[in-house]
Amino acid sequence: MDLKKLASALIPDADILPIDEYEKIYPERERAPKAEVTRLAPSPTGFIHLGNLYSALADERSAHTTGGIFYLRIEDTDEKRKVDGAVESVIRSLKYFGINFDEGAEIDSPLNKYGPYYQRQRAKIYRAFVKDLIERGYAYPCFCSEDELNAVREEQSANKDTTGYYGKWAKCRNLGEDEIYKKLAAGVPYVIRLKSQGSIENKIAFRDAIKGEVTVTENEQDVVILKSDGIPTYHFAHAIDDHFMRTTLVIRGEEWLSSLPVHLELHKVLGFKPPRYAHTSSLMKMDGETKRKLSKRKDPELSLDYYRKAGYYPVAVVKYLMTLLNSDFEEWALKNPDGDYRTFKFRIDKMSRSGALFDLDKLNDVSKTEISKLSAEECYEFLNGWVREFGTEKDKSHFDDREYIIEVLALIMGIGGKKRRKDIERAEQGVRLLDYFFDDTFSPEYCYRFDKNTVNTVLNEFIKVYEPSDDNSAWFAKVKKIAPLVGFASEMSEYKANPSAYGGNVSDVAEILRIAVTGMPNSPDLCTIMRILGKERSVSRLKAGLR
RNA sequence: GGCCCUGUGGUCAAGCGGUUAAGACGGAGCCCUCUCAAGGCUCAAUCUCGGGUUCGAUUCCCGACAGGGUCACCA
Repeated sequence: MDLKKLASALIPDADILPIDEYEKIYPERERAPKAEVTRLAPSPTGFIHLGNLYSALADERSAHTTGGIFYLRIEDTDEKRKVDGAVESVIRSLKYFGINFDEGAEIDSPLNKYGPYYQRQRAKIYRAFVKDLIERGYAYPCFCSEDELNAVREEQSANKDTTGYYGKWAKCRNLGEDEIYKKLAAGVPYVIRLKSQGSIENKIAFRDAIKGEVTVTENEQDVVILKSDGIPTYHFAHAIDDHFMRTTLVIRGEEWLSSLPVHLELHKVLGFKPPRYAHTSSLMKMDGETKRKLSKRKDPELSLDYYRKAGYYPVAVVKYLMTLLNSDFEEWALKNPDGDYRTFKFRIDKMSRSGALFDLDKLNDVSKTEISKLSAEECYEFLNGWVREFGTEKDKSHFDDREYIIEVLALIMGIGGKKRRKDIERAEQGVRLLDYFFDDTFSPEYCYRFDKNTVNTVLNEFIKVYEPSDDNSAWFAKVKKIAPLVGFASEMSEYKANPSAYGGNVSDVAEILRIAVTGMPNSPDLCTIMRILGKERSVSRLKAGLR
């Protein structure tokens, strides 16, 4: 068969370059020996979620801790699943979490020399190589219809045979020349398939950067490399793109491990040296009784926008993910509480080989500690950012008074002091914590545990003696003095020695005051809160608390 | 079902033939304390199961079992 003629008939494009040209257009990158070139290659199918951030972080860290390049390529070969604005959303979401690309789609960079970075725009390149493969007898046209393929698959599963297009099932593999041209003339749609040279009898020992030694079976499937719309499948595009974009380390989810044999064969027939591969175990979550990997479709609550909306501190999310990525990160973070996570020596081969369950408790803890390291100004900026986007109108007007919020934050959170509080996990909580400092959001519940008489005596007596200038010990001394008036113990030790002798103790006195002033039985230091509110507002709240 | 990956407390995990089997989150308790946080101290909790190899297996080998992934003109 005249393969050259066949190739021209199948790929009639006029503007195709000789394949050697591409090696010149996309030369090896100049880089330090250990510098890794990694990429994030999402399909533009909508929002990205925590699992994507997880692997993006692995890519970004691998590149940037080695002085390499991290780029963005868009795998838009499936027209049906495309979602508008998805690319911008990916970039924006990742940027919010501090992950930036050096090069790639929609990235303004002088480094963009390996593009285009949208696969649809690279059709010409793929087609040049498909043509070459046909000429060399490594690829052939397949005219099988979807129905025929389905029928074959059914027969195969009925016979418990391996499903797919291979061996005796590969009907179009040995089509005669006449038949091919007849179908072409008749306009029968066709795809181009790889003419696999492999056999499942052969095992390949493969070294994965995360999994270590992996044994895979050689590919024998005549996989589709060019779809009937003239656009390549993922497998083929991957081989071409990662070769010509000079990716050194392909980090991807372990669901790809099973198609590795295809990719290896593709590299072989194309004459490319395969990149190093790192197959990451995926983030899991509990779904009822069992665990499964995070899914974009099933877990919309795991979208990155969700975390932004919930007000997680972005660095905290990243740090939490880092603890999953490299388990010694946590130890490092403990030793370097103020260290930038970027100075930690991330290594791809330290990644866990099994999939981790996403742990919200842990994320909350990391977030809490991160937020507790903020200065009052930083804390304001963080909360304010959230308020502007997700807060209520009241929140916004409160936050217009920057100085006041900063002052309140500094005092109640003990910022700068030795007793730094750690109770904000998310921006929303922090904002709610400020509610009772503003009259329009002060909504007391007055859930007193004591009788009316006790409550009123406590409040009235305190109103008489309250002085905002009192320091904490003077303030507390006054609280203590009130206790005996309602039959409460003024010293905790006395109360503990004989609880039945008293109706309560100082802390109960404080609780009554606290409920009147903040509306809640629990709050940060009450004396400080009252000082912030000032005499007039404190007293009017104490009065309002009277039953 | 075939193939592949994984298997240490509830969770994330360290461990690389001999350990009292780290640490963190979570849980329990105590202390501190005007409450709540935080902090300090203490406690409970783990090597999936069989066979081998070995003087000795959590660690190496084989098998079972369990969990996960994958079997498209989706990526």
